[in-house]
Amino acid sequence: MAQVERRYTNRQLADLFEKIGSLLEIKGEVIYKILAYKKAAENLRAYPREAIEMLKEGKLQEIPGVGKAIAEKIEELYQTGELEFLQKLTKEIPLSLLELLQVTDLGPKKAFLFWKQAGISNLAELELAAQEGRLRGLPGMGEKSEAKIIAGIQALQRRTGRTPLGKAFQFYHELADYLQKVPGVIRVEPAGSLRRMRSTVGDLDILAAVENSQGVMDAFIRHPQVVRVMGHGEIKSSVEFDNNIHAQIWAHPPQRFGTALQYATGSKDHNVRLREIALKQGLSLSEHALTRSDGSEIFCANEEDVYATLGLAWIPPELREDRGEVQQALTGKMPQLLTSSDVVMELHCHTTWSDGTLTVLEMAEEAIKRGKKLLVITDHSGSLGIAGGLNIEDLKKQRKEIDAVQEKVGDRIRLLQGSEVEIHADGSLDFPDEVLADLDFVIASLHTSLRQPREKITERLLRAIANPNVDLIGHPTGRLLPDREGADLDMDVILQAAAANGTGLEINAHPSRLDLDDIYARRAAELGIPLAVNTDAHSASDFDLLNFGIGTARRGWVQPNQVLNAWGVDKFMSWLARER
DNA sequence: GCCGTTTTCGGCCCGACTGTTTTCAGTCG
Repeated sequence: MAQVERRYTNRQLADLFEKIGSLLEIKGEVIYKILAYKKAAENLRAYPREAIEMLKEGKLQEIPGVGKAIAEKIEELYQTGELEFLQKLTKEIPLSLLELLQVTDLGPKKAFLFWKQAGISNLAELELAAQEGRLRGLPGMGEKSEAKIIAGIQALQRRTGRTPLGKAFQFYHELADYLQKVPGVIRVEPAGSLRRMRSTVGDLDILAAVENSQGVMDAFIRHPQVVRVMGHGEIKSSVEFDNNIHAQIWAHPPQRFGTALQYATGSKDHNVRLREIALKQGLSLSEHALTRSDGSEIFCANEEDVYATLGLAWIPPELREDRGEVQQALTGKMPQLLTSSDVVMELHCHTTWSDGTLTVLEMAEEAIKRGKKLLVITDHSGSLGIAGGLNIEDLKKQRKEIDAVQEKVGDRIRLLQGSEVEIHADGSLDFPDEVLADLDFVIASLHTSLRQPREKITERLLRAIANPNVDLIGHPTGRLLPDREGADLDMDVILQAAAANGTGLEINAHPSRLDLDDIYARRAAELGIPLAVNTDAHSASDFDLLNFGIGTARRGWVQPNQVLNAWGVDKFMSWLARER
């Protein structure tokens, strides 16, 4: 009988260990074992190489948080497709109990209680029991708790999951404008995953510096779009808005703003690291202050002071994920991360020749306005009919127009003719090689047949990467946030090929893409692959999306010298000449 | 269950808020 090739993605493994952690939590296992499983899950999600490949190389335990026991479980899964430990566990605690944990304010203890004492084993049974008033008699439960559970279940049904970064920022700015007007509010800042520029945001975290917290707390819960108040305290409140976004606010006096902002920015794991370091120095770190063992407090008005007091370099928020940044900061030096002012060229945009809204001239003027020194016009190739792609004849006409516009704008900006060329389902490109060779810059992108099996779609992209006329792969995985996953690519192989061929990979800045993501961007940069942060602008306002791409690049520890469009025109042009 | 310039065994962060409590447990971040 042929050996079945079993494949577990890091995400699947992570989901599995996450489940184990939660089941153990309900079971009442010691907290550190639970934390170990959850930490391993999180690290697997953030790991740029496939755990299964690491297993084959005997390097599983190089993955942080993966020790002997978890490594053995991954191996057992790979060998047998099953996990005895999990099977035993689900005989003790039904898997469906995990549904209950999705309800706000309902954790493992209550899930266990409801199951043991009321025979509730899934969400539907919980809802029924709550509606029939059968929960209020249980230990530690009352009418209010019961009502909260009903509200929590209803909120769960409304909930649309994580919010894409772009939408989250837009709404944050609306809230910030509103909060700034509240008397006594000195300063409002984004915190949490929003400030860390994660591609999607769970809850919107906001920090306010205030003289008196009561006013801003009251104003927050009375915002006209609030549909549910989950918490309303002296320094912290949380609400749900009518757009399904959940948000929370903290208020602290200005002299404590540094510790408060540091705390509210997270991530949780980053903060745990910092507190460990504080403890080693005889300090205790909280959102309020650093406290010496004699109880005296060190106030930090600025976040920099928090890190400095701990003997660390200030860590940019985008790096605060406990992915080695604290160890780096202990050396006193952080990498010089990419900033938006570094990106002086835009290598990916669309005009009225395909699905853009501006003419070549209008795009050029927009780019000049934003200080760009070079702009590549990259309209779609013909086969992407939906976007009005260009055929070979169109390309010739477009070249003439671009030349004419170049003459008009003079040396204010350098214009190049490129194309975003479709990669066909068989891996061939939409234009023949001689046409590609005539273009100044070629982006190859996947837009269709994204659900091909892994081997096929990987092979398809490899063909494009190997084509010497291709300079850049656009939004490599094709994912669409928040819900549509990218193609099932073997990223290990893709990155190796890009490195070997010197083909660039794009970090598409559009908030519905942010593709490459931070994990692969970091790996790509480490492998020496040239990256490009592009807005993929279809209109004037799209140029403003650059910051989201910058955020993603920074989360990937990307530095200016690793980014094509931060190189400056001369270096970029000589790279192009060498590549082709 | 993981991990190690204080440890291969004994540690593994800190506080706000809520509801049910007569002093605290559960949940969240």
